[in-house]
Amino acid sequence: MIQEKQFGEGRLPSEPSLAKLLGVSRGTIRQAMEQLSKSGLLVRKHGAGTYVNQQVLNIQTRLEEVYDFVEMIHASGHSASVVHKGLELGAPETNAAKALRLGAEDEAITTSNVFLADNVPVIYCVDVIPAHLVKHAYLSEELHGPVYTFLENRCAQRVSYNITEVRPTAADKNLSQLLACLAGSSLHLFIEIGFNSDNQPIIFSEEYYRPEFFSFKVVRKMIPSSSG
Amino acid sequence: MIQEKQFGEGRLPSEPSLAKLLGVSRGTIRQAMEQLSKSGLLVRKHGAGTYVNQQVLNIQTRLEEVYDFVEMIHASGHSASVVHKGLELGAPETNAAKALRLGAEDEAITTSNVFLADNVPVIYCVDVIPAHLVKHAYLSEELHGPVYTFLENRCAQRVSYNITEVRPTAADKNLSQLLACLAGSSLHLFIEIGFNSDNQPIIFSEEYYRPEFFSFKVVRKMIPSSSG
DNA sequence: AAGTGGTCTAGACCACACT
DNA sequence: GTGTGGTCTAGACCACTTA
Repeated sequence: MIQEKQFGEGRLPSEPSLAKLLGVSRGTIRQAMEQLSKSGLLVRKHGAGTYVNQQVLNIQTRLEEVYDFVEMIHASGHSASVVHKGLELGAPETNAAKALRLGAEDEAITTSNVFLADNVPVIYCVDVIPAHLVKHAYLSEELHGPVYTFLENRCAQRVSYNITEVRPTAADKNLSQLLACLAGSSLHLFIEIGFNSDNQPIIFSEEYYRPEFFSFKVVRKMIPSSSG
Repeated sequence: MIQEKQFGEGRLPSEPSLAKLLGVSRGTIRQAMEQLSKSGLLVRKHGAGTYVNQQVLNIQTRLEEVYDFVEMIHASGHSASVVHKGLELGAPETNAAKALRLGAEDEAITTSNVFLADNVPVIYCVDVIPAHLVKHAYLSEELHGPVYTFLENRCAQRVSYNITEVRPTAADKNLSQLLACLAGSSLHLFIEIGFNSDNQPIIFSEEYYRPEFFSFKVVRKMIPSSSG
């Protein structure tokens, strides 16, 4: 009903009346509205009512959510493709080893890919997966591209959440070639650790984004009286 | 009880037993646990139990939350101070005007400040406030520093939420002087629009952070089976 | 099979905003 | 004062995991 703009930017019916209208209890209505409120679509005002916030519908890429690279590129109206850049089995980079809690002896698979939008390179991504997680034989082609399916099929692992550090960075010579941009131009660098539902780190990624193509936004709610 | 590590990284008592233990109903317990689960402190497993995730307690600065600059600096163990850089009343910059939905005739207050940690400049911030919001007389000194109190005291406005765009950028000559860093070095740029609870934009900010001093992290939950 | 979290109900009282 | 959202209760059934 909100999507059909039956209320526009205006006020929603009250909780009791919505409950009656939809034939459910007020608790159920509240649960749904709380979810929409947390995502920012609804704004609730104690004593006054609940209002639609069309604002946030315009946000393209929300940082709090994890997207498939290919979907992200499609969503911005481009065709997506992947170019595989390298695959290694051996001692991982120190940052990756630390994040994945690997010892000096442990090995890992390191795979790197470039994602293109309409044949323009826009994301460079390096993924590191601990070798001991791999349970089944696999073809190296399975690591040419998105790796989450590999984790599920060959490691019986599923990423439940990420902790992502967002950093600004500048393209060095290598990155400028990979992403076809000028050396020194600014890039998003996301350093991401993926955890399974047992809180074990199962994948480490470094992702470089060309900022001209992606706009990352966050809805930040105020908690105290803050300054800025 | 979680903070006192009564459960460590382990499993919490079940919902019914916690409810009995604390003398409340199960619904109340669930509501509390849902909040902690959304913030990432708890991980819930259907049919299995609820587990503590000490991981996220280590995150210093969470991007989803809005912090006072001064508090942020204190939290990282430094002493904070502010240097005022400029104050203007007049036509705002085009981006600001657009974000604040101002017409060609409308005026705005533009104030800029540098925040220091142990006397090292670490944040440069430009705030734009529509002039028509100002309801009371004020001293220009009130705009030397955090502006949220100004919004409350002189505009009777309170920011309810922000939409922040995160961008990588490089220091130009001006920024490199303001932040005492090399020209061309990478900086966080946050472009932030603050809204009141009526969804009206009331403040526009551009914030530049020296990335050596701040580490912004986000907990991103998986929704579908995604790729990366 | 037993125990866990996930969902829902029907009712109550409170805090707050409007008029 | 009336109506709104915020909180809480006591109970029920379902879906899932684990042993």
